[in-house]
Amino acid sequence: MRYPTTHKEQTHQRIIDVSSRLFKEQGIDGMGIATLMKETSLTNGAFYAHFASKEALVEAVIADQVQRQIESFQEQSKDIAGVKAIIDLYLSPGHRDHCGLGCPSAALLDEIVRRPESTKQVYSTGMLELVDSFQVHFPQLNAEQVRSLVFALFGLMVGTLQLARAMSDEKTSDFVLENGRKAALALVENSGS
Amino acid sequence: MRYPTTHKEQTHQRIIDVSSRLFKEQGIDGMGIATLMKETSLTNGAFYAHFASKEALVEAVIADQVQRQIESFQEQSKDIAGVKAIIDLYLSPGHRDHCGLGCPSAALLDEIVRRPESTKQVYSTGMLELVDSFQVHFPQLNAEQVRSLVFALFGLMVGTLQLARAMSDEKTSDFVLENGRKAALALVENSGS
DNA sequence: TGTACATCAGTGAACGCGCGTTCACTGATGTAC
DNA sequence: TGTACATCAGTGAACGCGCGTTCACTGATGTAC
Repeated sequence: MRYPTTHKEQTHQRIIDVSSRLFKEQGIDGMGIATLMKETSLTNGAFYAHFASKEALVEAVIADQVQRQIESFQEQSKDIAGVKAIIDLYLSPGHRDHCGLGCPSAALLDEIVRRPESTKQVYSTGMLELVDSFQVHFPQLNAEQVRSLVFALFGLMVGTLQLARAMSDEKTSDFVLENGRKAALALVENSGS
Repeated sequence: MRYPTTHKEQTHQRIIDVSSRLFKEQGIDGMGIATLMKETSLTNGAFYAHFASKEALVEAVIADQVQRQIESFQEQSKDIAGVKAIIDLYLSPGHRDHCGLGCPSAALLDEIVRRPESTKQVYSTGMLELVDSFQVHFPQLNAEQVRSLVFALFGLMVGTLQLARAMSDEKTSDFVLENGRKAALALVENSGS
C-alpha cells in the first residue's frame, strides 16, 4: 500500500506522542523501543525508518514536550493572574497524579542531566525559550529580571512536584503540594510587580 | 579464610557506599549489579549474600544517604546562619559538578517516584526526619511552620540544582545556580525569624 | 594432639529475558513505455 | 491498455550484549571428640 503524503509524518508524530507519555511514566531508561512501538501499533523494526537512534527520539520528545508546555502556558492571560493560574494548575493533585500527561521537567529532569550533551542542549534551548515566554506576564520587568523570577519559580515548582510525588503518605504529599503552591504564589507576588 | 566478625558488615556498607555514588552518577536503572560489585572489588555472585534484591539495595542506599545528609546538615550552627551556610553549599558549583558525592534527592528524585511503594516509604520517612531536623535552626517557629518553610526551601533547592545541572551552557547554569541561591536565602530571611 | 566435620564470605559460570539495532523481505501503489 | 519496474512504510526474525538472579563450588578457619 502507498500511503498519503502526510502518513509518515503522522506516524512520526504518533511515535513522539506515545513515547512522551511512556518516558514520563516509566523513565527513559525504563522504556524500550519494542514496547514503545507496540504501544504505537507498529513493530520494532519500523522505528529506525523514523529515528536514527533512541537518543534521537529522546531529543525529539524533549523538544516537542517543552514546546507544548510553552503553548499550554500561553493559553493563560498575559498578566500576573495568568502566572497564578499556571501555578495553581502546576501544583495541583491532578498534575501530581498524572506524570504521563504532565511537565517533562518534573518527570525527567534528573535523567536529562545524565544524557549526552546534545540532548541537554535541546532541553536548555527549550527551557530558555520557555522562561523568556513569561515576559508577556511581566511588562514592567526587563528580560534579566524575568529570567531571575521564572527560573526560581520553575525550580521551586519542579522540585516541589517531585517531592509531592515521592511522598508515600497522601496527607504529607498534599501538604507539600499546597505549601509549595503558596510559596510559589508568594514568590510571584513579591516580585516588584 | 574466616573473616573478623565485623568483616561482612564492612563489606555490606562498602557496597552501599559504592552504590550510592554510582546510582547518583548513572541512575538506578543505569547501573547494574555486576558493574557495581566489580567497583566494590567483588564478583556479582556475592551480592545476594548481602541483599535480597536490587530493590533492597536501593532502599538501603536511600535510607543511608538521607541519614548522611541529615548528619552533614547538623554540622552547621543551630541558627539562621547555619541554614544560610547549608544553602550556600547546596547551590554551589562544587555540588552541581559532583552528582556522585551530592544530594540523593537532586540526583534521584524522579527515579524514586517511579520505584515501588516500599522504596518511596523509605524515602518519605527519611525526608520527614530531615525536614524536622531543621527545627533547631528556628526556635521561634513551631513544627508545622518549620515544615512549611523547609519543604518549600528544599523544593526550591532540589529543582534549581537539577535545572543548573541540565543547562548545557555554563553561563546559564551559573546564572540559575546563583539566582536560586539568592531566592533561597530570601525565602529564609522572610520567614518571620 | 590429630582428624573429621561445620561454617560462611566470596567465586564465577549459567539461567532466561529484554535491550538497541540491523536487515532481508512484503505488498500496495505509482510510473514508464 | 498492459506489463515491467521503482518506491517505500512497515514486518518480524535475528544480532550481540548486559540485565537481575541462582547455584554448585572453593578454601580458610573454627569446633567436636
